Amino acid sequence: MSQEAIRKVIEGILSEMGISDVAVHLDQPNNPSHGDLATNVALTLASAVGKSPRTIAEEIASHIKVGEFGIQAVEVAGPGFLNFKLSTDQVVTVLMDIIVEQDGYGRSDDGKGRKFMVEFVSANPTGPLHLGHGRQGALGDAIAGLLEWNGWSVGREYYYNDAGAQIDRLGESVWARYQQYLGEEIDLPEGGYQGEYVIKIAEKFAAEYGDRFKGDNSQKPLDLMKRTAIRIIRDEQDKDLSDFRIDFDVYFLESSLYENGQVESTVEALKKAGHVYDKDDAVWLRTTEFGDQKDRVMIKRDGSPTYFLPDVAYHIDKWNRGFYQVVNVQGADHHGTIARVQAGLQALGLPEGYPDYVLHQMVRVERDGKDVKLSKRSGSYITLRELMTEVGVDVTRYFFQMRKPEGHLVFDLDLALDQSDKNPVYKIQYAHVRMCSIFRKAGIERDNLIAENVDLSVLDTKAERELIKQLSHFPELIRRAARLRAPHIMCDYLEETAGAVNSWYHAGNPNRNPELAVLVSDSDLRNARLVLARAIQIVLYNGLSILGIVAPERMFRDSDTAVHSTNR
RNA sequence: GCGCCCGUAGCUCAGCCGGAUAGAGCAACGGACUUCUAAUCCGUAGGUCGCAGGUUCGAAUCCUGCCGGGCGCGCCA
Repeated sequence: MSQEAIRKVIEGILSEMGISDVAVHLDQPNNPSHGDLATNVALTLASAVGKSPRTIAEEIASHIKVGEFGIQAVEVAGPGFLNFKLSTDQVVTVLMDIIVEQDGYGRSDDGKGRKFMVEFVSANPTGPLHLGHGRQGALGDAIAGLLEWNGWSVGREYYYNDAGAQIDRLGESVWARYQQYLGEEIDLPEGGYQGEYVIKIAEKFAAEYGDRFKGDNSQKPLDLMKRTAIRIIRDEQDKDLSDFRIDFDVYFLESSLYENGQVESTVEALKKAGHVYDKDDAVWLRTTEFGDQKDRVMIKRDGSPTYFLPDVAYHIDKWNRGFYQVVNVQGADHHGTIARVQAGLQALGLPEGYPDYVLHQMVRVERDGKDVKLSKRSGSYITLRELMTEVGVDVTRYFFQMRKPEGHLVFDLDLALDQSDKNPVYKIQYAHVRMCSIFRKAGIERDNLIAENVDLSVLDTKAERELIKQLSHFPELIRRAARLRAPHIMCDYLEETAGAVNSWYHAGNPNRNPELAVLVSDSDLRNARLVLARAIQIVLYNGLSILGIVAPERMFRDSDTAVHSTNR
């Protein structure tokens, strides 16, 4: 790339000026009038050198040889920026890269194949998945995709909290519903689960076991109902997730940590590490030594562990499996647990800050500007299943991804159901479809398109030049989005790119400006624009695939249902 | 009270590894187009970047303090 070469040139000039060891930072200005590349070295050097920024910039500029490294012009602007304009020849070279690399364009090897775990969703099997889980699923899957594109070997993992008090409460709820079903006057337990799915589970249980456990409040039916409920709910959650196009590599059961003694051995290890003490008949861990706000109970008065103990055991297990990089995606309401889990792990010698977390805020659904809340399915919250059935998987995923995780999300149902370009998902998909349709119309197999022998320098309209530069930003963008664990950066990029693409496409409407159409009669121009169209298609395809969203070949309007045909 | 997050255009939000006139979408307003590549296109207007200090040649961006909103502060997860 010429960028690296130009950086070296500037560094060379600086050292001739007696200034060395300066990191020259070149960036690509958003404002086209600031050229194709710009640097602020002169400003950063001014006070150290004792000259005005503009003087330094002028001096550097005077040593730049126009014509080399694709530099077409250099100028000093504003307070002392150096702006470079590159030749069209130079700018269009990226198109060759894109066409050659195809679905590899944008990948990096930063991770060098090392292991990276993304743990997400991790819902308790106590009820249907809600929108928080949906947001988590969409975010986690996209973060995993971003990391994969940066060369990490990513494991997607789901932790089922299938042990503990919440699950006991579920069993008791089913038990109560079962008794009610058999005509007994029994109330739901305190803190029990209200949703109608609990009734369904009780009915299924009754269908299988009849009235054998009527009035029987011994441990045996309770355990049986608990296991049955977990099985049914897990099946349903798994179905929801696979329909949401999320596949996990590992489903990790909390109960397995008890069964194979890892909880026990973690207790022993913590005791051995010397950060454990007894107080009020409970066993405490001195998490304050590692920055927590107060010490935490790890074994309750009744002898059972608090949730955070298996959590620590689980993360030890992750570490021992070679996942030295872990990011957990969870709701912000759990943020209070982070310090204590990390503290527990540090007590056992794991590094500070392990694991990393992405916390997301809650989702609010609006229709006509008003909150939508009710769901009879779950008893209170809207389920993921309900939302994705109504608006489609692509739209649901995108909407969950398009805002930064730490912000609240307003899910606008009216916009989600709109099938025009107003809806960012469709806007991006249409842009992709339009590129595909050009090749259909031209009768060209786009996968076979090659850019050799095509004179790309004819792509010199302002719109084309900016579009090409936009495509060239893609690899760096993936890096940035992965580093910040921020899928919304990709969403913004794709929407912006799609806007430029649609505008470029529409400008060539044969009714107005046939000379701007891709399929113009001038064959040199046509061939070059086909290369651009193909490059656009590749970038949109790659971007969407990272987000787990379909890049359709063609789209149809179906007026009867809101669910888009490409989601099937 | 303590901790974390958020506060940018009428609305929903980017930008926040400090930089050159603060961006996008929707809504609003004004044009264009009449099926051609149109489940349109082009353009206009709209902001004390919550407030007040500080650091800096330069602050939406960094620091401090307030104000407003969310979440957490269980021997629940």
